[in-house]
Amino acid sequence: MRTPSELTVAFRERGLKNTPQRQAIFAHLHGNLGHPTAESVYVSIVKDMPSISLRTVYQTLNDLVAMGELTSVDLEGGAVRFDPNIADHHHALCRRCGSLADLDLDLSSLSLQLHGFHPDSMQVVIHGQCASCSSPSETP
Amino acid sequence: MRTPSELTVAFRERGLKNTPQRQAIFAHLHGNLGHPTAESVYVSIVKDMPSISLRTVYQTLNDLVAMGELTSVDLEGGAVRFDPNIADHHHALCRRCGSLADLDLDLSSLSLQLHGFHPDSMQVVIHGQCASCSSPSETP
DNA sequence: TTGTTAGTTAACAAGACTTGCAGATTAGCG
DNA sequence: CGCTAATCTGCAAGTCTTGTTAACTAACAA
Repeated sequence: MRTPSELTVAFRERGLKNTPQRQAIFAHLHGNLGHPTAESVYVSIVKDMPSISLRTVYQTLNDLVAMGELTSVDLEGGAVRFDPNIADHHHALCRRCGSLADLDLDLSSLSLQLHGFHPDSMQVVIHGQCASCSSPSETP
Repeated sequence: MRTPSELTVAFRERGLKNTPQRQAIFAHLHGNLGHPTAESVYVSIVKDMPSISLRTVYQTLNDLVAMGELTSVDLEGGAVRFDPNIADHHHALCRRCGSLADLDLDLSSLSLQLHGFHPDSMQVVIHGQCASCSSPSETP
């Protein structure tokens, strides 16, 4: 995802306006590696901007996804996660604590037998237990 | 997924009962390659068994998944799909028509750098257009 | 066959997440 | 400042799935 000021320009170029709500969302997402949900973005922002609505957060996040500035990661069980990392990468989801980690995978060696299917993207999700959940001391 | 009669035995062994509703669901799923949703299973069965409820279909499908007889495929945008193919395989989802095709992928060559993450399963979903949707004659 | 009982079902409601809608508000611009 | 289209908010509704509960039934034993 680009910086908040670059996004402001990008929005303007598309005829979209620069609002304080959008600025707050841009600022919150920039450099955010935590794969937040719409709800968690809202909760963080509403502290400083009590009037913002969850509806607006959803809308702006969807706008960013449509513009290719944000990736949505839709995993089983719950809300969509958003990822400002738009580079080609994949994810490891911890079954125990729900944490989501970025994963660099080299898929270039995969031989696909697609029988006429024209791929445009590929999502790999690995399920398991993250390092802290699988350490012996962590047995809640 | 095993045959309906084998499943009946497997359910009995677990102390679960053999009901006409479950029989109908087993029969509908066996050999079904269409990746049906709970809703579509329900719609198919209710024609012959008007009294069955969608709730029962969900419950039985979840039981089958818990027993490892059925795979659930939870993709973005809509209902969970169920797959009687429990072999290790992956999926190609058509963005246009929503069709889901099985995909055999050899992932053994993947070099994973997991940093302490303990994987237990891996799901690969390729998005794109299926053969019929990407053929020149199909431009609705 | 009949009684017992744990497991199952149907119907309804609610939960979780997301989007549609309508009217009030505001950014951008001359 | 004042115009206009875009945006925001709050609420309702939609979609998919699960919880609840009373009535029902398969399986088993005598």
